[in-house]
Amino acid sequence: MSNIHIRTRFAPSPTGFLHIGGLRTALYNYLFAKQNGGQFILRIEDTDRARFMEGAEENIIETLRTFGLDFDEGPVRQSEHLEKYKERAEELIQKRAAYEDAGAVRFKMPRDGVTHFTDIIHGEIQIENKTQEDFIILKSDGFPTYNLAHLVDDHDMAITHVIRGDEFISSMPKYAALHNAFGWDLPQYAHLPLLLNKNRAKLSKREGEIAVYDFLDKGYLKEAVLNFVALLGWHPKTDQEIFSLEDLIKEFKLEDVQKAGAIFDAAKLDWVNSEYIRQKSPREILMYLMDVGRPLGRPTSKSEYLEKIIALEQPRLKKLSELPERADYFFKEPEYNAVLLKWKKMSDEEIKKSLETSKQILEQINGKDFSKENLEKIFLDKAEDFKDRGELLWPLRVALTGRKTSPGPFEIMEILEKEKSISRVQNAINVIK
RNA sequence: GGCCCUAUAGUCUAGUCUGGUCUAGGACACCACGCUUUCAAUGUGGGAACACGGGUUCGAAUCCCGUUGGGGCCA
Repeated sequence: MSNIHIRTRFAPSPTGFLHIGGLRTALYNYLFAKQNGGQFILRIEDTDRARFMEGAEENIIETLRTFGLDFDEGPVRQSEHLEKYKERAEELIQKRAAYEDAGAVRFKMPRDGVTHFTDIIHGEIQIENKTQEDFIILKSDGFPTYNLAHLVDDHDMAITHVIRGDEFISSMPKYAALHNAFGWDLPQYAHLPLLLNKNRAKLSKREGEIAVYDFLDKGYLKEAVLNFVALLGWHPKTDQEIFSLEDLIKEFKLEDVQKAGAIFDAAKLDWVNSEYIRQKSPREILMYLMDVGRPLGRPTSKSEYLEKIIALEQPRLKKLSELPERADYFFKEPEYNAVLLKWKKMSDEEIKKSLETSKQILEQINGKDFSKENLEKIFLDKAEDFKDRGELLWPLRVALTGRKTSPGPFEIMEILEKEKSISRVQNAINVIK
């Protein structure tokens, strides 16, 4: 690899926000370039005016930046080089390799022989040329088609490796013939397997919910999305599952990319996400929430308070967006369900007694000593008087949260502090007849 | 319909090139049990796959042929 200067490109059309499949293609191009000391280039293929979407290019660039997939050159916009494609089309007409047809320019596809090329992922591929037809390279409006434009640009930009989706394999005879007509050598090709939805169909923008930004908004960390997407179609020989971008640059092997399409499995993404959530400090999560998303709502409270809450819920989160719902009892008084307050077969009287015991204990503790450790010690000691700890601790925890599930009562009371803890226990007592 | 790509559990995959070490490994998900006041985390265990049929071979997930399934492109 030493004397080949590797250059890859990511060449999306600005027809929509960058989606998850595009992110993976960009990532693989980036990884391959970087691990070989080469360049990664962004090209915007904006020659299809009908499908152009306002804001798409900005979104693509911003998303790449968010994920740290910095491009070394570009964005190169095809719409800014329309003359070039016209000249190339003209060149082919001169060479009698193309001809005019109703205002468009059509390439004369040779029908004899077989196109064979080597794909880094698929190996040798052969396609008979008689399956092809003459095809348009320049439309009557003067805009080039993908067939012409991408290939002229790849040549002019000295792209050495074309890493793109599988769907272009069947058009390879066209590209090979075009290269041949220009007298150019073929670059290296690596055709990636498609990303599929649950129904095994190509993941498409039309299904929604697949724009990369949607995932960030839904509470997925960018590290998790990148990690997950890297694993759709590639895996190292080891059992490692969690990878930083740096890890990926080291470990990724283009030739090890899978040949068959991969289904996007949200459950695994959730797991990867929870791994990354647990790796972060509460402060980092708070900063992230304030920066990227707003799932926590307006951080009106002191950030120190929020950090404590985050620390509690953090190990339980699959997505950051779950936080407000899960921690709502810190921001509003719980409503009690008398049935929920009951532990196993306790009678109303026993529940009431249990809660009153808790209340008495709390009243005797100095507000300054409301630490998780101290509370735990005192309560567990007192719980010895009950048949099982649950008789004391379950009603207490429900009184504090109003919830069937939550973190433990001691860490919650540490955050709630004395006054609020006692008032909640009292409120729960009042509910019981 | 034509052409092309593809095929290990529900999902992502290791193993396939260089056949034996594979009674097929890991992860997610799922189930059970342990810990535990609940949840989460964690520990232990479990169910679950080489698409099918022929060959080649002493021996095939691995090589060859065919079939079927899935996908893509074009029409």
